[in-house]
Amino acid sequence: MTFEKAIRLLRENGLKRTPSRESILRLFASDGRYLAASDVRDALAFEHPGMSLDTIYRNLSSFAGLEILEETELGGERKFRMHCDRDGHHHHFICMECGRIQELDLCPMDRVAELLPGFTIEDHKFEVYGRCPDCSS
Amino acid sequence: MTFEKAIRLLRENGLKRTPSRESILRLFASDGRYLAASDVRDALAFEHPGMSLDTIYRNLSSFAGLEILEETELGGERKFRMHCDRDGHHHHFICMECGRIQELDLCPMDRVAELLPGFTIEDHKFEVYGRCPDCSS
DNA sequence: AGTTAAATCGTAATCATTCCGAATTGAAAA
DNA sequence: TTTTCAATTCGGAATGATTACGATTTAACT
Repeated sequence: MTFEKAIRLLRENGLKRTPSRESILRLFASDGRYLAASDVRDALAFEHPGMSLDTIYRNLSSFAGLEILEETELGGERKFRMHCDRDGHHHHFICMECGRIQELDLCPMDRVAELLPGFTIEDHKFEVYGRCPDCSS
Repeated sequence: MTFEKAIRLLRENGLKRTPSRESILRLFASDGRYLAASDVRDALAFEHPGMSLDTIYRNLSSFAGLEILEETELGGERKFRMHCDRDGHHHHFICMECGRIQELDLCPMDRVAELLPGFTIEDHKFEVYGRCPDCSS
């Protein structure tokens, strides 16, 4: 997902192009890690001081709804990152030291359905945590 | 994990046997679902009115540390349930309607290590969400 | 029974998130 | 370009979950 594609998605869905949204999207386009609302506020403190947390949370939720951002819960915080470009469902390794993301071409769900006859599967979460090679010193 | 085994683990680790802890452990022994701190307070409102939330949170954390309880994060809340008895690492299906848990004899981690050479894997999370047969009407 | 460290209570503080009314603004229409 | 209006933002207050803390109580040991 690029900044331009995100802007296009905004327009296609009738959302206005505002300076706040541009700043937030540019930030996520330049940082592949998962960011919390407070991270966004801090990162934009110079470029856009005083951006309301309401504005940040509202836009993060909107962007996640449009699948511009992906969302997860880490350490009791909602975190967001730019949605992956490549198609095909997959999952992520997350470095707990530097936040680096490594895509995992693997999803266990294909084998799960047959283990749960009669169940309705609506969602799943699979994440691997640890240290990337650079942080494994 | 049974109530008796949990009490034994408390003693073996130098933790006192108190009425609060007994009430909390008995609750988890009788309810296989994931419960939040507020659920514990409500469930024990009659048997133990006025139990401090500090007491509940502190004990839930202690029990999780002793692996008496397992912990997860659902809907922005820390939730706990009695640790599974059966040995062998596994994961869970969680019914979003009634909270029923179904064990999944499946873990994707065996195939993950080879996809992440040089990475240090420290933890992972795999959960499946949906509706159990009774709630799939 | 006496001692002591652990546990509990009640309340206040903290942190993330959401809500709300007033003011501003992007973008479509005139 | 100006007008218009709903969408957006702001700032601060409200909420909800969790943690911190001093004072008091208590389980388990001698």
